[in-house]
Amino acid sequence: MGTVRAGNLYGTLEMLILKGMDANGPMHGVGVADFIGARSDGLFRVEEGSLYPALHRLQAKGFVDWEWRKTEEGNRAKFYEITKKGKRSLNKELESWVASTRAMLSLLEVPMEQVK
Amino acid sequence: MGTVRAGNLYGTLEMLILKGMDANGPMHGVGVADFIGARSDGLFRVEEGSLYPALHRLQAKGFVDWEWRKTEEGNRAKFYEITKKGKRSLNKELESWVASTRAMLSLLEVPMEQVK
DNA sequence: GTATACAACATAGACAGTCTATATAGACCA
DNA sequence: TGGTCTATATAGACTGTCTATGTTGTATAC
Repeated sequence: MGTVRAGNLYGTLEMLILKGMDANGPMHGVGVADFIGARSDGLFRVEEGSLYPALHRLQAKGFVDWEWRKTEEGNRAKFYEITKKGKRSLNKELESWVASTRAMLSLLEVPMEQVK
Repeated sequence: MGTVRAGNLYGTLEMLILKGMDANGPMHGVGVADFIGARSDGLFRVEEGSLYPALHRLQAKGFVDWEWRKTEEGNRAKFYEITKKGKRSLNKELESWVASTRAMLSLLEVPMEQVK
């Protein structure tokens, strides 16, 4: 799998994408990927081969809508927006990610200072 | 993959196994799985089809040693022990997991109270 | 207006790690 | 001897990521 490396995206990519759209409003694919990269100081790099399949999955599940628009630079792009269903899913995923992270922290005996 | 569900183990199983052995000393496979399950209040269930391949990978990488012994109940079992190399790997994995979790928390804007 | 460059979208195929399902071997017991 | 239990084992399915490559539309330079 190349690697599920440094920034372990596995299983969290859809949540990160939805979060980006929820936080920023309509964005195109490359914009979301850049957002995730920038906000993680380059730790999470979303490759195109992961990004587009994920966007298509989200659309198939009705978690995002999209339409063609132009970027500021004048390129056509699919601008995605999170739906109400998508927001509900995001909240659920967030909740379960937090629960699982809490369990991990306790199991691994990671002191809170290290994570703050 | 059934699902990479509730307790997202993907990419963290080897770390959890090493942690179990590091915390408890020599354990057999089922013992490690039970430990992980119990310490996460049942959130992380390690299936046999994931457990044994993971143990074999860890052994191939020299992160664990093992020998046949008997359990208290009198069943023969492979008792695994983490090696020095395994401990170094565990520490590295822990560090990178914490870094990636920290980035996630910030990106997802999860307030610290929710995770404590 | 044609060629060039670039941005954004797209997909095929490889690959790894998990899961489900099934199988095997040894220990104990009736 | 057969039955049950524990622990180990593996084949095959499935999913999500990655690498590598390709396509399309827009703007720009000439």
